Parts: sequence; structure tokens; C-alpha cells
Amino acid sequence: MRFSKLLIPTSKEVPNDATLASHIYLIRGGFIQSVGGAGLYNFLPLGKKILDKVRAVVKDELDKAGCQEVALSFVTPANLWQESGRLEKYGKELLRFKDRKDNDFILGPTHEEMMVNMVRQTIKSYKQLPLNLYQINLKFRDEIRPRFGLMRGREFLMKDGYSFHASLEDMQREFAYMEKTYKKIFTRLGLDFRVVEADSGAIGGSGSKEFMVLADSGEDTIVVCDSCDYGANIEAAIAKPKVYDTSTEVNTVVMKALYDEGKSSIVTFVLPSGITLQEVKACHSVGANELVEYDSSTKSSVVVIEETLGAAVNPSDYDADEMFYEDISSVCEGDSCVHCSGTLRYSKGIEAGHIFQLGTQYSKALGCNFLDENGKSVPMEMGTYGIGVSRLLAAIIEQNHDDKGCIWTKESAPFDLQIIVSNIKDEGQMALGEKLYGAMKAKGVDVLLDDRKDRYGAKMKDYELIGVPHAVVIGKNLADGKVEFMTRKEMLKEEVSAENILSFLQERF
RNA sequence: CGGAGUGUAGCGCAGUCUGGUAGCGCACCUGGUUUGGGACCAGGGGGUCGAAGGUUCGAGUCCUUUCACUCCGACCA
Repeated sequence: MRFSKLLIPTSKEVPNDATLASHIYLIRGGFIQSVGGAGLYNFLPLGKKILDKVRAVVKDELDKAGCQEVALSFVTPANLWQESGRLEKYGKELLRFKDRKDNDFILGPTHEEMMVNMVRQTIKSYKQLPLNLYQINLKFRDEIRPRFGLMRGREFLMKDGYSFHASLEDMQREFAYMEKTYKKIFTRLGLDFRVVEADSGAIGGSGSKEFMVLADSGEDTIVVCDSCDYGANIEAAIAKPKVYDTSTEVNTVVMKALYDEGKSSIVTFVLPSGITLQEVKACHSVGANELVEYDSSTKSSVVVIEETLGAAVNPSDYDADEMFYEDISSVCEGDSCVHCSGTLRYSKGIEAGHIFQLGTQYSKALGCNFLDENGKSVPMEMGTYGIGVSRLLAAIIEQNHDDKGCIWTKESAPFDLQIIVSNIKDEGQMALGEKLYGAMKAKGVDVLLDDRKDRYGAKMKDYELIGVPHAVVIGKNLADGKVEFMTRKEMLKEEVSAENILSFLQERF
């Protein structure tokens, strides 16, 4: 590709709403463009190219793992969501609309219903199982507050996969296999990540693991052990129980627990003083949909006591209809790891993938059954597996940038090599540039030739901003028979003689 | 949904208090000079001032309504 023909509006100006490096550089580098609607972006040629490369890595590994790609209709009939019960549960994040005949539709934020619908129409026997289907398609979530560019957009590209099994054991086998496959994907993309135990949120299900790209700008707090590979989202993290006795001071937190159909109850949580309530754990302990702040002296109907307090509290101090012990504490930095007694630390992560053991939640609700060996009709065991493909672009930059711009990893780079001709009016420089460009292209190397009229400085700034891994600079040193080979990371420059540069490149690429 | 702000050229902003010819920087077009770290000179194009209504001889500016966006918070595979 010739730079002079490329649609890539790079800019010196930082968009005034951008705070994250990925947001700033993706816009400044001309990869994406704001559309004006909150959380909506256009992908310009280079952004689209990177998106496709990341997508290709995901697809390649999944296909190798025996998954099959499909494409589900983006517009989803609302009645499927009615069947699963999620139409009410999902709330305002779900974009709903009507067609001309006044039928209800939604834009899919995730496609369990659609995929289950597809499978229940085609799979009837255990002999057809297992099956792992996925798609890489646009999703829409009407986020309360979209922000951070591609990190939390409303429209985004997600890979969502679903597996169907005749037994729980087979589903768990596939779950473990997907974890392995995901590790390969993130490793190929050059990311530093951690697999952590997670809360499964609105999708539901039991076992769930998140793939966290480690970055200070991440929105999630994860707990990691410094001596083994234990990691968990703060919402699901556990630590080695601490020991308390009757001298321990306790605090109480009163909250209102909300349930389906507008039901609610007042709950008192009892914790050692100095320990914060982990709201997600607390929410699960009472089986509620949500906990909200509540300040009143009304009598609580339920009392939940942090389980490690044990005999350190006297249950008769509390008056309630129901009382039980449960782990409701936030893990603190410095706590001990349950697996190896190592020290736990907080870290920030970007959730780039999430895998769940769904079980039969959706297959039961939607009647996705098959006949087992005994001719009995039973619901399929399911797993579900997501990767935020467009978010990965942001995650790659969050982890790979400097104060000058992007530093794309090998498999995500928009080009393999950039050839910078410092002064295109210098015939010698331009001729060598064209020669290298032609030779590299012929070899199948994806190369960008900067043949613009601009000066050296402008071209270098754009090179640094765009972040192609390597470049050849043909400039005034050509008069002495020398050119430079540059590596974007650390901006290392190697002097190579103009005579040898072609064979040098032939060896490197 | 609470709190705070902002809507003026593709982008970033001034002008609004105190009503009187629509401005600046970047980007863009033409010509010339320049070519190792975002060049310079000269000339030029581009605007329903978010929208609707009102006050006024006259509204970007004042009043009313409305829409959108941004930030902080709550929320969130």
C-alpha cells in the first residue's frame, strides 16, 4: 500500500473526551472515527484491517479446535427472549424496537436464544452431539454510560460461541478445552493476560472464567496470587479464612435485596470491622437480583454473618426471621492464597474473554432437548464462550504503547513493514524505496510505502503514531550509501548499507 | 437515574456577561520556496451559530421549550 493513497486521517489533536491511550491513539492514528452517537465508531481502513487480523486469529484457533462458524440474524424476534425469560431480566441495556407490523424485536447483546433456537430445530439425537458453534458478529448493548472508545462502546464486535453436550462431564471437558484454546488466541495476539475465576453475572450459569488483559487502565479489579497461578475477579475472589475470636469488633451493613416481581427484603450483613462487604457475594448469599443501599432501623428479615466469624459472634445479638453464615468479605491485598498460602495482590484488568459453564438453563427454558441412549428426552448441557474482538484492539494498545503512539504486536499489526522515503523529490531515495517496496510485496510481505510529499519529521511522527513494528528509513544518509532499519518498540535504529538492505530484509521477513 | 458542564467550519476553540457585518488555530485548495523530527510566504474555499418558538428595528448573544453530547457518581458479558 502507498501512504499517499491511504485513507488515514492522522491528527495532532487529542479528542477532548479521550483519556485512555487506546482511545487517543486509535482516533489520532486514523484507525477509527467518532460517529457522534455515544459509543458508536466507524472503522477506517486501517482499523478495519486490524479488526480483521484479530478476528482471523480468533477464527483460526477456534476452527482448529473443531468449532464451526455461523452467522445469526442480527435482529432478533423478541418472543425468543420472552421464552427464555430474559426480556424482563435484561433491562434497559437491551435495545428494543418494533417493525412496521408492530412486532417486537431486539438487537442482540448476546445470542444464547438465537443459537439454542437454531440447535433445537436441527439436533434430535445424542449421536449428533457434541457441537460447538460460534459467530463473530456485531452486538449492541445500550450501555448506561459508554466511554473509553472501543473499550466500552455500545456497538461492538464480539465472538460468541456456544457448545451443546449430552452430559455435564462432556461439557466440562469442552470448557477446559476452550480455556486452552483461548490461551492460545491471547498468546498469539501478544497479550499479557491472566485467567481468573469470575462471577457469572446476568448470563447465569455456574463455573465461569474471565480472560483479563493486564493493564492499569482496566475497569476490573482482579486478585492475583504472587506465588501460584490463582487469579479471580474481586467479585469472586476468595482468601484463606482469617481467625477471629470474641474480642473481634464487628460492623453491620443493612441493605435492601430486590427479587423478581418487585419483591424485596431487608438484610443485615455482619462483618469483622475493617473488612468491606463484597456486594456481589452478598447478593448471591441471599439469592437476590440486586442489593441497594438502605438506611433505616426497620427490623431485618434476614441476617447474614461472615462465615469466618464463627463463634466470634453471638447469634442472639441479632433478631431476624432467618440467619446464616456465608463468605461475604472482600479479599484484601495481603490476604493469603487458599491454594498455596502465597500473598494476594490487586491488579487491574481488561475483560477480553469470558467462558461459562451454562448447564441447562437455556436449553430447559427453550426446550432444546435430545434423545439419549435410552430414548429419553433430556435438555442439552451447554457452555458459552465470548471474546470482545473490537475491545481487543483497545486492549492491545493499552498494553503496547508509549508516549508517541501505538506499538502493534506481530499478529495485530496493520502492516509488517513501513518504508519511509524521507524526500520523494530525491530520485535516488525514491528509486530505492520503490525497489524495496516491489521486492517485499512480491515476497508477500504486507508493506506500506510512505511516498507522501511531507518532510521527514511529519513522516516519523506518523510512523510512531501508527505503530508498524518495523520500518526502513531512506533519507539523506543514502548519499553515504546508508539507510536505517527501525524497530518501533524502543525506537531502535540499525544502520544498514544501501547495497545490503534488500538481502537484510529478505532474511528478516 | 442523580450532580456538573458543553453544543459556533472536518477537528480544537474564542465571541454570549454588555444585542449591531461570523472569528482564530489545525486541516483543506492554488502558486512559489523548503526537505532528518509535525516547514515558510502569498492568495483562496468552507457556517441552517444543535432545534423550535418568543422579545426586538435588529438575536450566536436575551427569554421559554426541546434535543444531543461530555464529565463525575450509581450501574455494567
